[in-house]
This record gives sequence, structure tokens and C-alpha cells, in this order.
Amino acid sequence: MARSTPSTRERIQEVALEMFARQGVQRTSLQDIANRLGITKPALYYHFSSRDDLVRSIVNPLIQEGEELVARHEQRDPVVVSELLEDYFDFHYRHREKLMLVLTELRILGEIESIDAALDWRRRLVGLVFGPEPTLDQAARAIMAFGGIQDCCLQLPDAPHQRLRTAAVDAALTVLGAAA
Amino acid sequence: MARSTPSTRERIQEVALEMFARQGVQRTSLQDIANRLGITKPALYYHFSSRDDLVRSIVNPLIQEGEELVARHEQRDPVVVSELLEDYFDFHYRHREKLMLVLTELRILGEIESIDAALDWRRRLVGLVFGPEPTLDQAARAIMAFGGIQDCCLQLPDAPHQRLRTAAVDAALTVLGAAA
DNA sequence: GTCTATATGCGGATAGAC
DNA sequence: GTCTATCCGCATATAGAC
Repeated sequence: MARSTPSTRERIQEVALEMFARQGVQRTSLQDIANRLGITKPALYYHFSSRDDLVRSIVNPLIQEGEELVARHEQRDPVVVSELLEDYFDFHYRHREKLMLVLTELRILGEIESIDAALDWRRRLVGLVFGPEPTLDQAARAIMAFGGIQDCCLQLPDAPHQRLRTAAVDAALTVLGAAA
Repeated sequence: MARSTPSTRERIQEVALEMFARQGVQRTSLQDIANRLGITKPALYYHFSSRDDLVRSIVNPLIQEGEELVARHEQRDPVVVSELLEDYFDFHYRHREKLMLVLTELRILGEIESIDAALDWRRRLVGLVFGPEPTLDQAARAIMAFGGIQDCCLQLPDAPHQRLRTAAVDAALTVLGAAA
């Protein structure tokens, strides 16, 4: 983390993320972002070809990293569910600011054509725990476990990291365990 | 359900809900809605004083009904958790189209100043199960249980109603039970 | 890589006639 | 209750100079 002077491109992403999170994507104009940085709109267009391009550049690395997480666990044999849940928690906790953005404005996933990737990601997570053809009961429990870990990260942001991690993962293991 | 010819006001709400759900609130202009109904924008303004007013008119009854559900269970002594969860499921299942709208665009709750009501609602639900000062572990489990029921309704829309109800409520009881 | 200047269009909203 | 006409503002986006 050298934190050398960030490039203009990176500064734009930083400020955009902060403003998107605070006042919403749609309500944040490129003008706003440019003003905040002391540059002009055309300068912004030099770095990002459109508004969606900017949003994509912020969200895509997240999707990428999530996919890698799943791929890593898919290669394990056997799958260790508790470690999967822990990694899943850490991923969400680490990126909770960006995730808050995505989840309070889920629609943007569709707008940047990433909705399919997100759905596929969910499907593969369930597959890791219950195989490719889960029963309805198993599907419900998987939704509750993974969704719940996500929600814990976002709804209890002030809780101490390690205690929250234990609480969330334990709760998830409880739901999953009763159907294993 | 007389389904007499709906008033223009009701037809606007119907069409708006359908378009909001399909293409998003922000991307649906009053012009779009008016065109679809074969009327003009000013005609729309006769029925709703602003765009937010229209959104509010669609979402508010939902919030209202949710509050009534919580209030009803708050008056019970003792609280019967399984029945609370069943009512909670039925509420979400019945209104899943509108809820999909709200949850894929959570930001709109802030825009119509209903975010506080929504947060308070969650807080009271947790209180019904674990009292006013839940531990972190209990809070995590409550988030997982209530959030999970919600997610099941929205993510498994094709599942048979009764089987889904049983699966979701059972799973929720499992998480809550282990901390009761 | 950043600027000035500007084109263009759409969205919300209102006035006032029918 | 619905229309025509219109205002205003802002957003996206481009051209071309420095």
C-alpha cells in the first residue's frame, strides 16, 4: 500500500464511490463528481467513456473477486463448508462499502449487464453446499445462510469484527447443518 | 373483488407498478407511463402532485400493512414466534411484486422518507423475538431469519406456495431456536 | 491530460384552454 | 379530467484549443 499520489482515474473512482454510496447513483451527476474533484466534466470523460463505464469500473473488480472465491472452493475436495462461510463473510466485510452501494441499488447490476454473473454466483454457492440439484428445503436454507451473512455485514457495521464473524458464521452453520 | 372499471388513478398506479418493476423506478419517466396509458403528462399530474407522490402512493400501503402486522403481534402475550414467522412469510409472499420493487431499489425508501419506518420495523421484529436488548449473536440470528424468509419469497418465486412456506419458516425457526 | 464552449435532448413540472 | 403548449434545468456527450 504505497499510497503514492493516486492517479486522477483512481481519485475519480474514490470520490464517485463515496458520493454514490451517500446520495445514490442516479442522483449523483458527473457534474457533482467533477466539481468535488476540482476538475471539469470533459476531463472526467477523458477517463471514463460514459457514466455506466464509471460504475462498471467500480463494481466489476468486486464481481471478479467474488468469482475467484467461489472458483477456489470449487476446486477443493471435499468442500469445507465452515471455511467457505468464513471466506464468504470476510469478503463481504472487507467490501461492505461497495456492497452497500450495490445492494441498495441492485438495479444497477442489470444496468451494467452483470445481473447474470450475480445470479450464477449464487447458484454456484448453493451447489458447493448441497450439490447441483438441491431440494426446496435445502435451497431455502442456503438462501438464508448466505443472504444472512451478507445482511449481518451490512446491518451491523458497528459490531466488533471478530465477534460478528463468529456470530454470523455460527448462525449460518446452524441453518445449513440441519439439512446436511 | 367487484373489479368494476378501475379509476384512472388506479390504472396509473397499476401501470406504474408494472413498469417500475420491469425497468426500474429511475428509468421509468412519467412520459413513459402516460404514453402507455394513452394519456398525457399533465393528465398524470392531475392525479399525483409529483413523481415521488406516485411512488409513495404505491409503497405506503405496504409499509402500513407491515406496521399493522408487527403491532398485532406486539399485543400478544406471550409472543408465538412460529406464528409471527408464518404471518411474516405470508405478508411477503402476498406482496412479492411490490417488495421486489422496493428491495431492488432500496434507495427509493430514502427518497420518499420512509427509511426510518423501515428500520424501526426491523428493530421491532427483533424485539418481538429477543426483547429490546438482544445480544450480538441473537441480532445476527434474527437478521438471518427475517431476511431469509424475505429472500426466499423473492428468489424462489416459482416454488409451490405451501411447500415454500414450510421450508422457509422451518429454516428460520432453526436459526432462532438455537439462541432462544 | 485538462480546459472552454457548446450541442442536444429529456425529465419534471406548470399555465391556461376545453 | 384531459388537453396543448411551454418553461426550466440538468445530464450526457462532443469539438477543438492549450
